[in-house]
Amino acid sequence: MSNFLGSHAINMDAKGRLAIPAKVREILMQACGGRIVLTANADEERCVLVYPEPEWEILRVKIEDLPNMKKPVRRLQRLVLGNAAPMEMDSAGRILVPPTLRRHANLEKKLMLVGQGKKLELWSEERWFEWLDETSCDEDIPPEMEALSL
Amino acid sequence: MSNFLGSHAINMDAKGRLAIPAKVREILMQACGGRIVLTANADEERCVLVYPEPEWEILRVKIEDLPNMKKPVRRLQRLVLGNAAPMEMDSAGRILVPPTLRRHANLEKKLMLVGQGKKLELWSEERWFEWLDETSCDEDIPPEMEALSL
DNA sequence: CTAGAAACCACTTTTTCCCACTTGTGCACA
DNA sequence: TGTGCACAAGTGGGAAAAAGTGGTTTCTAG
Repeated sequence: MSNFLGSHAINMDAKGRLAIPAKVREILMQACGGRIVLTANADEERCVLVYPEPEWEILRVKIEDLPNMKKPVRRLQRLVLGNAAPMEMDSAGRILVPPTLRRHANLEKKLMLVGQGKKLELWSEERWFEWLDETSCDEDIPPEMEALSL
Repeated sequence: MSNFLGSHAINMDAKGRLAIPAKVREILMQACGGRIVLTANADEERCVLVYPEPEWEILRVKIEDLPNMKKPVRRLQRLVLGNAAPMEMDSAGRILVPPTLRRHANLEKKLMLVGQGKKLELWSEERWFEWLDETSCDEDIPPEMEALSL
């Protein structure tokens, strides 16, 4: 199964195209033949999520099936389904990021592509470093995390 | 089965016509031969719902059959059944949005068409972004949603 | 008879695909 | 260990095709 690790600095050109780094591209090709899905994340640190299609399908079904009489569920559905975009790489291994997602994550020229195991995250470089510097953990640590030992 | 994803910025012209984006049009053609139904939604965020006819039929029957001694049910029926409008696309792939629905969702020139799996939502662009930017995620998160891992 | 909607047609803009150039990296050989 | 060569990766632009837009005319219903 696919396993994305590490981060890469990449550039988006004026047309919104971005070249997937060759190493990541390889993993994507064998995970899903290059068929990927981009979407928005739903938490307050805005970035774009990049899923291999099979992984996305699992998630999609779960989200579609949530009963949506409650507001937070509708919000999640509108963000995640409403921003999802199936993508294929062009002959040069590039993908085109839709304007809505560029807006969501504030993507301009300089980006960071961050491996997260089953998926990748795509950040505005500026925001990524901001986030790294700011982040701290004053919130309650959930029990399943407390049990970890790094 | 139809599976609408992603959002598209579209314009309504002075006559109330709006061009369905080509990709969405394709999905609609194969889902229902272009026969769609527009109607109002019933929650507080007002938008127009766009269903392929077969999907609409399933929903219509469910809503018609609800026992309607309670006020919220009557409200739902009046809004959803009372605003439903069957539509066909013209030769250029455009539809005409009825004035009542334009009013319901405050549709003027700039709109967003948002994929939501089995259906599409049509928003005033202004309202869509307003709603997205509302950070209020502090409402009760239902347990089935809490268990998700994006 | 009038107003609004539908069909049609022509024009403009956007998107997509492809090709060529530049940059970077790794390897071999001096 | 340094230099250069060769191949792979990344970047940019342009042309063809597709999509979207706007207007005019015809039809239909009130």
